[in-house]
Amino acid sequence: MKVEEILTAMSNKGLRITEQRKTLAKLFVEHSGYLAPKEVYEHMSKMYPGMSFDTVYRNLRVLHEMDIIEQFMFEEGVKFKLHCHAHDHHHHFICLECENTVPFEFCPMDYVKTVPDGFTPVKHKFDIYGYCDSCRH
Amino acid sequence: MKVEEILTAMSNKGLRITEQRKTLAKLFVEHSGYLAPKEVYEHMSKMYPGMSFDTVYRNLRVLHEMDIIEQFMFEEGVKFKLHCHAHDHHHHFICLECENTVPFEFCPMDYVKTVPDGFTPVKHKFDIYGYCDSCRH
DNA sequence: CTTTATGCAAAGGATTTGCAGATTA
DNA sequence: TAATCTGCAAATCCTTTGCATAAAG
Repeated sequence: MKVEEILTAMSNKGLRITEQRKTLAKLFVEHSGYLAPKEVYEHMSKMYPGMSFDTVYRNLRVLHEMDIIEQFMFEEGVKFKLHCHAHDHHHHFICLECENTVPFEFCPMDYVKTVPDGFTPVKHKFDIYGYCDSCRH
Repeated sequence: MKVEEILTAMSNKGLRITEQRKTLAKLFVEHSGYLAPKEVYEHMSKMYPGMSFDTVYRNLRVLHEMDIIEQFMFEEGVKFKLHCHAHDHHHHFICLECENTVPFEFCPMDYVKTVPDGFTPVKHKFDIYGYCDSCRH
């Protein structure tokens, strides 16, 4: 996804394109891993000295509600990344060091044969954590 | 795991066995699902009117550090459940309504054939969410 | 010029910490 | 008795909200 597409989508919803939102969109487009609100804030306040935390939260929520970014719960708290539109259904490799993610299409649900009596599966979570090439020691 | 085992383990570590800790151990042994700190607090304060939140947090941390309970991040926040010692490696069905969990032995890692170039898998997360027999509508 | 976004300050919720008194071993 | 635990109060941290001003369309 490109910065332009994100801004156009926001514009079409009647939202205003501010400098902060441009910077935020650019940040997510250029960063393939997860970002915590604090990391977003730190990045943004470099270019916007008066940047406030609530603007970060507000805009993260806007992007999340528009399905432009997705939310993920880590042990350390919430993080966000650009939503994957690439494949239909997929899962992720996530680097424990740099948190960059690589999608893959294999889905374990294709191999699950039996579920407990009377249990109705609705959704599932499958992620593989490890170290990517550059972060391996 | 039985209440006695938990208390003995705590005792062996030089920790004191208080009424609150007995109640907490019993709660987790008798509840097969996840519990949020607030739920723990509510349960405990029924028997201990003066119960305080910090005691709940302190003891949850103690049990977690001793690997007696495990921590899991839900969208709504942290929750805890008794650590599964039953099988070696396993995953869970988790009911979205009552949050009770059922372990199963199938592991998707047995079926994952290729990982991205240079990626070293370390751990993984796989859970199936849905509705159990009694919570299905 | 009308509407929406921002920054500020303040509020809210969850979790942690310091301390004196209560409780365990 | 000596140690740890508890409840209280206060402190933090993270996130949200209300409001006046600034910026976008």
